[in-house]
Amino acid sequence: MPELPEVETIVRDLARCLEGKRVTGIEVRGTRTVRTSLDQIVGQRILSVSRYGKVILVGCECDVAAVQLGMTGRLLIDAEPSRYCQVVFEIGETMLLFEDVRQFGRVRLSNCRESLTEHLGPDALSITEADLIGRLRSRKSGIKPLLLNQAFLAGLGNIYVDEILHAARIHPSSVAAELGRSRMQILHERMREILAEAIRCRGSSISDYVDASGQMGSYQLYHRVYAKAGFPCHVCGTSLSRIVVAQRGTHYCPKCQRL
DNA sequence: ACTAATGTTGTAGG
DNA sequence: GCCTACAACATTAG
Repeated sequence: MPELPEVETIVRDLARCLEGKRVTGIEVRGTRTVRTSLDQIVGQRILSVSRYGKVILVGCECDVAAVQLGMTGRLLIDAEPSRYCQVVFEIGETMLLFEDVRQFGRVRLSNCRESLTEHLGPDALSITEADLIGRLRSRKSGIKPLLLNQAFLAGLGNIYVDEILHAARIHPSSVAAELGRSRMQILHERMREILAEAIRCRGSSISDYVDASGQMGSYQLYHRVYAKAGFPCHVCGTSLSRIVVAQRGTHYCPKCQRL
């Protein structure tokens, strides 16, 4: 599913393709995806395409469009619309499609960039070690639900949380505040490493994710725990487990990640 | 032909 | 504010 590395990959592709071009038309097909009119960005030039957490921000001359991909959302350049096409953006010669099978994705418009991201915590790739530790220290919730909470930290989803916690040797049900300082430092370090490597691989394609050209990423080839229950741990050989934490399938090594 | 599982996010409740 | 549970949704695996 699109998490920070997948969104970053899409944003880099879109920036190269769209920056400097003018929005020439919009056709909204999915009333669930778009709640308020997008008409006012027609005619505006696209100045920047960026990301905050998993939110894609398309900065135009007067307004900013925020695209949330949800679980199955895709932004596709010059593709054939499928039956799940929710929005067609005409941007100069380029057609940009927002496709979304499950319709959890959203496209919003605002004249204020702040208002589109103010509900989110710090970005997972920008947060400093000190800031992360400071925020973890007071929290009594389990570490996994906390890392999934976008208001606490923006950008991680189920796949990368499982991979990061395994690399940092932290049990997903550990109480955040009870992690030692050095464990929190390792968490910050592993998070940065895994996100950076996943971006180099252009993201993880498990079931739905493809980039703006319709191509799969390759980081799924390097997953150590996600969807690998029953396989041996790369570190210690112990059979990996699958449990449910925060109503999500959770994959971990019972020996490397002790409570 | 059912049912369960999938996983993001807003929201409702304690 | 903090934390937990669930609904929104479509498809697929069993």
